[in-house]
Amino acid sequence: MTDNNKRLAELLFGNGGLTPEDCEKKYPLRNLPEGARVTRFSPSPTGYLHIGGLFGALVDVLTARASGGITYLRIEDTDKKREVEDGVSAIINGFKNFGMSFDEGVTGFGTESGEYGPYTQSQRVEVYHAVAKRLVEEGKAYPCFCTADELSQTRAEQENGGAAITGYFGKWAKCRDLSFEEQKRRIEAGEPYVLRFRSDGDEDKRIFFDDIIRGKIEMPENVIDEVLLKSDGIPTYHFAHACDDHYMRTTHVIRGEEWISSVPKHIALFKACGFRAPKYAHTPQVMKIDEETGAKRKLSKRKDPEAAVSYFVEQGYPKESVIEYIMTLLNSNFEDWRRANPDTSCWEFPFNLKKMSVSGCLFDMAKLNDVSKNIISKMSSREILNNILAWSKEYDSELYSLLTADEDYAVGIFSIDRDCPKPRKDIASWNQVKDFVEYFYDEIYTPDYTLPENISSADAAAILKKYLEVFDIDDDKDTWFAKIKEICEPLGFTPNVKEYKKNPDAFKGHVGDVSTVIRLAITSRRNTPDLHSIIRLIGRQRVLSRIQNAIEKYES
RNA sequence: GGCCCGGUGGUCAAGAGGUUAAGACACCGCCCUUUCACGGCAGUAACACGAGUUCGAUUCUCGUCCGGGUCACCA
Repeated sequence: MTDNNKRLAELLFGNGGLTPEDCEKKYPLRNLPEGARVTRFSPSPTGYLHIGGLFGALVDVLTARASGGITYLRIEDTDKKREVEDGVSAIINGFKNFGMSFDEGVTGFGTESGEYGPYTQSQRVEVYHAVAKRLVEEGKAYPCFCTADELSQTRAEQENGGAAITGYFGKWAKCRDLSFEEQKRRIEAGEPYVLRFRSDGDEDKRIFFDDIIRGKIEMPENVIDEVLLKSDGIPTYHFAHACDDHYMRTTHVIRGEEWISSVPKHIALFKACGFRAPKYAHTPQVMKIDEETGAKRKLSKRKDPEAAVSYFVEQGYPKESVIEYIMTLLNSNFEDWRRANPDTSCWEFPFNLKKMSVSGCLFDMAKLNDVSKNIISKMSSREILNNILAWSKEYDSELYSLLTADEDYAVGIFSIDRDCPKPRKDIASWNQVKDFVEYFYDEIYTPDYTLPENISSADAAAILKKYLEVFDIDDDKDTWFAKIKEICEPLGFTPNVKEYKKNPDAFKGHVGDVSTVIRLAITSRRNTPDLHSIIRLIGRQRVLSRIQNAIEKYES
């Protein structure tokens, strides 16, 4: 440590203040069992939580949990330009919607829990400055007065000159070797400056590191004099990463693969600060097909609103559906595990970082729907109603008031073909239910008597009239269906489907066609759950009048 | 462009120096069935390409191509 370095440090950061030793004491090693992993999810509050964020956070939580460790939530708000007003709340609420929480860290706007805080980077400048000051004292960092214009100019020169590496290093690093006198003069003159890392990297040397997901990665050493502290004294991501993950005692840094290329930088920083580097795991990205170009690309917050987790909430996907779907993306043995443990909480899945796939995956709505249908099919009718109520209260007030007007009736609707060993799998998201239940509510029911092509209006009218003659709301399912079979033959239809298939020309149709006509008259659909249950539910009056209306329609 | 990371059916993916190259979703057909859904059964469909190593390569190596990422006082 030269005197000049010491003087520079004092000039830059003043006397006193926190030292790295203070920080070591303030943030002691965590008292966790051997092998416990400490992970963190550290978003910047720049907008809504998106699917990639949920994906990443899930990996963090699962990794920690499977090892008996902990996960914390840290807010990386070092870029005030991009910060969004309710960013923090958006993130926290986003997680809440999916039943996720963290063991420590930020818990809401202005609140947090845990011993390693503050967990919001803008509140930790003391810590960053303590480390930065030490770096200056040791000659490992220096102030740089270059303006944005100068920087872009050297960049242009580098590019035109065909330089292999662009950036602030070597002969381009004009401020790297300024004399103390000049530094002092310019600082005292109030010139703005950033604090840069004095890299001792060698362009020709390579560094190696182990990525838990990808294995060995080899890269050229970092030679760039990266910015540590911006001109407002706030750290860049790189520097904050080193300080925070060290003092917060993160053992495993799990982040998107877009960070791989900065690992050499980070390793150099950890080393310069005297910190031990954490283990890294770079996760693949969630992609989508770009409509315009048809190419696969990373999901983007800006371009893809459906990437926002709120999209799935609005569509009415149960939170478990989204989580389980992402689980299938994380570890491909999840589905096997799920089949073996149908009723276990997905949080107990023995997640394995190493089993993560390395390549980016497309978000597959069809698969999400399938997962969701399975999950919903396991719910009881009451559970389903409760979920729909909660959803519709927010997103479909008409449906909400219809359902709440008579909840027993509503439960009845959802119990058809459900609450049994082979429940229906038809609903994937709550925004589909209005369509499913439309014919149970006169208020939203719009009759449509369009017949299948093989049935004439005259036949339809005849079927319905005949059905009216035998109709009794009190019939149990078997007698109800027996009656439908009975009316077939007099009308020229056969009650026996097989017989019809053998000899189609001998009949107008079969019992399926007859019940289709009845189904159509009552529900306006060709496909419904068990018709008998529907009839019992909507009641005699409505059945009668709907059939009556249909007859009139067909006869006119 | 430099540097990284990738490339097994349409999608997610297992796999390993020798396999009939799993499974799930989607699609298609059949069965069950009064419709739909469920369930059961079957089917279409893949190792990017070229060299090399090897008795043998989809698996290992190299090159090509393709895709993605990154090269900021953004994270």
